[in-house]
Amino acid sequence: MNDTQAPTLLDVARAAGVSRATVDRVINGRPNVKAKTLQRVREAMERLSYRPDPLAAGLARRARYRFCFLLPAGTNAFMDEVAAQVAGSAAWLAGTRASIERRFVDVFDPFALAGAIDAVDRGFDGAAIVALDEPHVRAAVDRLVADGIPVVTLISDAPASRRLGFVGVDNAAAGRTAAALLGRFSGGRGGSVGVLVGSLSLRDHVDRLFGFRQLVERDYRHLSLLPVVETRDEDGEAEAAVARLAAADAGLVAIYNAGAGNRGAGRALSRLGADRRPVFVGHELTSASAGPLREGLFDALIAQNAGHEVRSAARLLIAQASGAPIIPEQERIRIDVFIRENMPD
Amino acid sequence: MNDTQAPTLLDVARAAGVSRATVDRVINGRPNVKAKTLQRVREAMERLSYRPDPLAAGLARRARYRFCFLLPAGTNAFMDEVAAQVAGSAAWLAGTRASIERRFVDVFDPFALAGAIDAVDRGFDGAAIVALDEPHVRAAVDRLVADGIPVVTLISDAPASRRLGFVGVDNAAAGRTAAALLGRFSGGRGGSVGVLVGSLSLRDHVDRLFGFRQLVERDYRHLSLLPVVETRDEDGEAEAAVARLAAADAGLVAIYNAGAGNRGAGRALSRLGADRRPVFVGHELTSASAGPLREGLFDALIAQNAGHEVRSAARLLIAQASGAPIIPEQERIRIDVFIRENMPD
DNA sequence: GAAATTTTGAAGTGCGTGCCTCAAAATTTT
DNA sequence: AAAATTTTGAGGCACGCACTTCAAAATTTC
Repeated sequence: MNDTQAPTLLDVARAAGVSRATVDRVINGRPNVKAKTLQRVREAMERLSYRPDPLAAGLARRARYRFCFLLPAGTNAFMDEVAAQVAGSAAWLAGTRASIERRFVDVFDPFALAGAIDAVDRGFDGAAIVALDEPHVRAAVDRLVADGIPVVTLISDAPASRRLGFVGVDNAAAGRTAAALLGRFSGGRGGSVGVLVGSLSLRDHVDRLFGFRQLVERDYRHLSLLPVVETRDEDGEAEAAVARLAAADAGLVAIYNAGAGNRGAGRALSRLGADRRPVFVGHELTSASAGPLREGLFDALIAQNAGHEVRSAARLLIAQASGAPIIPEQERIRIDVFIRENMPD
Repeated sequence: MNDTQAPTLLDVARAAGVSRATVDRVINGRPNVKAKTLQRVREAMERLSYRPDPLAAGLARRARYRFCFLLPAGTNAFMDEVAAQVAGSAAWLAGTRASIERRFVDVFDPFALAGAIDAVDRGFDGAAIVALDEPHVRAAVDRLVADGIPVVTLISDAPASRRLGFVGVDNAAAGRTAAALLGRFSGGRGGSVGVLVGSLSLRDHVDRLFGFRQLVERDYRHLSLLPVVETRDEDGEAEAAVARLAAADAGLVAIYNAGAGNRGAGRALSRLGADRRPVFVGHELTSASAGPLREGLFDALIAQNAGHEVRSAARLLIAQASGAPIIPEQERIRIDVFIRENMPD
């Protein structure tokens, strides 16, 4: 604790030879200030290097923000992590006088999602939505925005909508990253590569696939991609698919899972002898994928930090609602790469 | 903006049938409250799910915190980034009524660093120090702590000191990560590996080297490590070292730079034909290393996020000074892996 | 130069808490 | 039962700013 007093609004007023009211007018851009006075006040602020106290300002403004987060219901380990992060951010948000209400939706169903978006009360100050790139969803987002509620899309985007922004990674780049690691890890051996996705109607999976294909076809021509298998992000189907790939194809060198279901994939891999095990690259570091990575069943995971994403979404909404500034660099979500050696405990 | 009023301290007082003063006594753990009353107040707080308003509390407490960050002087690109992040965190810190004063020291010189630590005014509320694992430095840190100023070490630790904590990565793990990528990227080819460090008296470089060696010797026995070259983290020396390695050794398959000087290393690599270019793994994503990575001269970078580290150090100091809680998960610094495909723009 | 308009000052209230004082009430000790 | 001690209440000031009101002063317009 320290007592080097920072200058207050009153100090500025005195220094500029005006009243508190006038300084207030300048600071908050209210009308009726002569250009000359404005100048004087600005100079005084500059000279004293005055910074309005955010605490006092927030208190006086008695602003409270309520946000609604629409998250996918279901058993996806990554989405569970996102939901947990939302819940866990309550303490942090309290410091900014904001709060989040979570709602769970079947995000695979465009109509259900659109309905849920329409059902967001107009009393909220903003919404974050794990979206779908689909006309009904886009329209619902636009309706929400039209009603004055800013929306950010989270993890999965709806690009053509009027959302304020998208918080998530560039999935094509994530797919390329997966391809580069998979290609280099398989060490020049030619052969076939199995490819799994949750669904070909999920925009993020398709984007990853696109990036993956692009790089494999450019840099790793000795690898041939097998037909894509859709697992509906379910462990059972992923497990069966991996087992089938390993059994059917003697020339299998690697598997890329662009979707979820890593727990199942891990199980299937664990039943293969170490010598017959293909290189495996998947997405997201979760309770389902950490074990296999640690045991060497998985070779790499391309991940995104759910906590960062949730906080970033909240910051964007707060900034929009309060006029606060944002630091773009801090809001860019990075594509994380995890191998066994750099896993967090 | 929303007006669903959160319960205030006064609401709690009314609900518990006591006065504000008593609720205050409970909240701030002051003495002279009967067990029974304490119970009643706690229940009321629970029932209303009361949360003290951090804004108002901060205001009333009129706490201000001043921290001193001791950073390495010099031309290291990563450290420049750290310094820039410290400067750039001013806006964020203002919201917590904290401020940081930066001081630059020749961190390679234990005596200069120890002197600078001793010279930190006792008026500060905490200090973050890019330390050296060296007796004089350790002693100086302990003196500072003994005078009541909490210290966190940043990026480079002084493990045996009484510092409050260390904010940085596990450099041995970072070295292992480098080894795993370098090993797999070189694709089973046997040969020699050049190893560069800034100095063998820098703890973090030595730790990286340790982890690197460990994994190479365990998993990549076909690679033989050449004698370590010390570059003093200077571009010129790094450039010369890389050029020498490439010229001298026809069997060179890879180079690992555990230190700085990436700009120089990049220059040397760019002069080699694409076919003669070794796999190159280095540390930190900076203005010096981003170019070579993008152009394919570097194969991977093991990095740490300077912004996260600076903010984390500040959060730890604030928490210590104010008794605020910390989220350990958020303070763990991750080992980032960058290849060309997942570079941020 | 008078009237209309704009600019400014003085002062107050409220935000939710920390922290202080003083006296009254309750409880414990003698 | 009296005295000593602990517990509680009531109230107020402070924190730094947002926002308001009203009248006085300055400036512009006619």
